[in-house]
Amino acid sequence: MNLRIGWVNLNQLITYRLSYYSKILPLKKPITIKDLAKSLNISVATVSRALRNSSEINEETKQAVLKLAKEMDYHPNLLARGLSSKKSKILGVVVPTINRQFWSNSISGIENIAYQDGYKVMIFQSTESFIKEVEIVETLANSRVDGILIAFSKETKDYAHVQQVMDRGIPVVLFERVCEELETSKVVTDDFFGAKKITQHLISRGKNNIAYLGGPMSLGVCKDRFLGFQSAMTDAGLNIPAEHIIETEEFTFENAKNGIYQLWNTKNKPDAIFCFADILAIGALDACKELGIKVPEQLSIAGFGNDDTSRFVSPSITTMAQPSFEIGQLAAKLILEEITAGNEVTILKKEVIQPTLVIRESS
Amino acid sequence: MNLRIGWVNLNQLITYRLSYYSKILPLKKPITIKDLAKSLNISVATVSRALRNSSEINEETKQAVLKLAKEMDYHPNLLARGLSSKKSKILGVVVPTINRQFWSNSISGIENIAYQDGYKVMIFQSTESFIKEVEIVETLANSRVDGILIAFSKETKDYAHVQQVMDRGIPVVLFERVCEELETSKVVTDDFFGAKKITQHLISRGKNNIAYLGGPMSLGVCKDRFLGFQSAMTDAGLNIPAEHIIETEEFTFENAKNGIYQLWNTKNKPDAIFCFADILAIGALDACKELGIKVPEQLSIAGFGNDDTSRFVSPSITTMAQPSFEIGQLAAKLILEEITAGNEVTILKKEVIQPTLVIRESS
DNA sequence: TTGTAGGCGTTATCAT
DNA sequence: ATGATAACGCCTACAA
Repeated sequence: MNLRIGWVNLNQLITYRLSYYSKILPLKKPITIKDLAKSLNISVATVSRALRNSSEINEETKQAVLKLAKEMDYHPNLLARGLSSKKSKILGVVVPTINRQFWSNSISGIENIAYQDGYKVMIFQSTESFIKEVEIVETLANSRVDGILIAFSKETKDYAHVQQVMDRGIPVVLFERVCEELETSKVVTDDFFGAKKITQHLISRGKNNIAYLGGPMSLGVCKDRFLGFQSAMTDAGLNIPAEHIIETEEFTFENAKNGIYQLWNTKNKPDAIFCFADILAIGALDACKELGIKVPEQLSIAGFGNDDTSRFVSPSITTMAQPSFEIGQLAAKLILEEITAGNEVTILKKEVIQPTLVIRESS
Repeated sequence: MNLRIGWVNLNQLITYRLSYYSKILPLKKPITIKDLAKSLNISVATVSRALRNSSEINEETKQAVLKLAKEMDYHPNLLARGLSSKKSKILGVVVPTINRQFWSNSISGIENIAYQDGYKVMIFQSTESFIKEVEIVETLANSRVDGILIAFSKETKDYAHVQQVMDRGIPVVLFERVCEELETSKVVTDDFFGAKKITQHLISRGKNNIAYLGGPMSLGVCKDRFLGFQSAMTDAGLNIPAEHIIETEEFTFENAKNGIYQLWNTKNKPDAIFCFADILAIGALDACKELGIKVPEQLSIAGFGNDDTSRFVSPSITTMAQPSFEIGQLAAKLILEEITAGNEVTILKKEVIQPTLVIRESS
C-alpha cells in the first residue's frame, strides 16, 4: 500500500501516482419492493403505498414496511418511478457557463426555490455552443425532467430545439439570455434602464465624452445596454463619436485592455467609459495603470454585473448590481407554477428586474 | 399582449411584470418504438436494434426505421432505456459550490472527458452542507448514474453515505476534498509541497518573519498547507510565533482583512504572509492599502489557487496555480476506467498533482 | 436478420 | 385497507 510506482507526465504537470489496491465491483442485486412484499407476505401495491405514505394504508403495515425497508437496505429506483409516474421531480437548467458569478448565483437561486418544493436541479453548461445546447435540451427532455430553465448561448439564433420541447409538453422558462420568438415565461434584467442609469451617473459626475466598450450588438443584452447608454447620452445632448464605440467578440480582460489602448490612440480621448461587463471594466482599469491614466480623474470607469472582483480591485469599480440569485428564484417560481398548473391554464409572464447602481471609486 | 398589470415588490427590488398570454400544456402522447414498429409492420426488437445501430440488422430496414423515427418525431425515453439496460451514461458530480473558479473549472475538466465517451454530467452542489451532500449522493445512486465524483463539503467527517453507495456497486472517485477512509481512486493537489514551495519562494526573497493566514486545521487541505508552510520555515531555521498563525472559519475577504489588522497590532510585525487561498490574499492586500502598508516592500503576500482575481488586482498576487481543469479530467478518466472495467479488476489510484508557482508583483 | 416474450422496478386502476 | 394486474418504454436472451 502507498507504494510509489513511477512518475507520470500529465499535460506538462509532474504527477506522481500511488498505487492503491485492486478492486472488483460488488454485484449485489438491489432490493426491490417485490422483495419487501415477499418478506412481509403482502402485495407490491401495499408496499408501494407504504413507501410513498399514501393515505389509504394501515399505519401498522406502513411502519412494518418502512422498518423492513431500512433493514434490508432498500432504495427506490428513480428511473422506474419516473417511468411509471411520468414525474421526475427534477428541473433541468442550461446555462452558458457555471464559471461566472452571475450564472452560478442564479443557479443557487433556482435550487433554493426548487428544493423547497422537493425538486432536484440538474445543471448543464452549453459553454456558449449552440450544438451543445441543442444536445443538452434534447437529453433533458428525453430524461423526462419536469421542466427546463434556459439561458441561451451566445451562438443561439434559432430556437427550434426549444419550441420542439415545448411542443412535447415540457414547461420551459427562459432567463437572462432570452428571445422574443418563444411563448414562455421569462425573467430578465432591465438592461436598457440599467445602462441608462449608470451612464446618467457618469454624466452627473461631470463627464461628457463617454465611450462604450461592449459585445456584439447581435446579442440582445449587448444591444439593450448600448441603447440605454445611447439614450442617456442623447437625453443629455451629448454626442457619441463612432470611434468611441468599441465592440469585442469575447468578454475578456485582454480584449478590454486592447480597447483602451485603441481609444487612447484617437485624438479625441474620452473622459469616461461604460463597459458592458465588469470583467471588461477591470481590463480597462489595468490598461489605464499601464498607460498612466488616472482613474477616475482622467477617465471614469463603469461596469455592469457587480462581480466580486469589481469590489476587490483598486480603485474599486462602479457598477450595476444584478440580483442574480433573485432572478434564479423567480425563474424557478415561474416554472413550478407552470408545472403545478399541469393542464390548467397558466399565465405566461415576463418579469423585468431592475439592477441597482453601486457607486465606487472608479467614478 | 404586453399589457402592464402592476408593480410588484420582489425582495426590495422594483420589478414590473408584463402579462403575456395564457397557455395550456399540450398533451400529445409521445411516440414509442411500438408505434414505429406498428407503422412499419416489424417487431419492436428490430426497431430497437435499428435505433441503437446494432450490428445484427439489415441496413435497409435500419434506414427505414431511422427515417420514420425522424418523420414521426420519435424521441427515446431515457428512463425506460436506463431501467432495462441498467446503464444511464450519466456521471454525477457533487461539489461544495460551483461558485468558485476551482470547482467550476474542475467540472469543465470532468465534462471534457465525459463527453468524449458519450457520458453526460449531472452537477450538484452540497453548499458545504453535510446533510445536503448525503441527500444528493443518495439521489444520484437512486437515479442509477453510472458513477459518482465527489469533493466533500467542509462539514463532512463521516463517510458512511459514500461507503453505502460503493457497496451498492456504484463506482466512486474522490477529488480535491478527499478522505483516507474510503477505498476509492482519488485525485488531489499536492498541498504540502505547494505550500512549502511558495513559502520557500518568500524566504528566497529575503523574508524571514512569515505569517500564516488560513482555515481550520480540522480540514485536511488546511492542515496540509500549513504543514508545508511550517516545513519550509523549519528547514530554513525560521521561527513561527504563535500570534503569526491566524485561523479563520470562513474564507472571506473580510475575515482576511481582520486578520491583517490583528497581525499589525502585534509588536512583532511579519514581513510576509502566506494565505491559504487567493481570496484571503486579496483581503490582506486591501487591508494593507487601508493601513498604508507597502506591498511587497513591507509585507509580501502569497496566495494559493490562482483565481482570476489574483491576476487582476494591483499589485497582482503571487500564488500557486492549481490545474483545476486537469484535476477534473483526471478524476473523470479514473471513474470511466472503473466503469469500463465493470466486474473486472480495477487498480485504484491516488493521483497527486503538483501546483505550480506563479510569481507576481506581491512578492 | 428478424420476431417472441419476459423482465427492468414502480405506479395506477381496478376489484375485493 | 389490500391485492391482482396491467401499464410505463425499452432491452435482450432465445428462438425462428
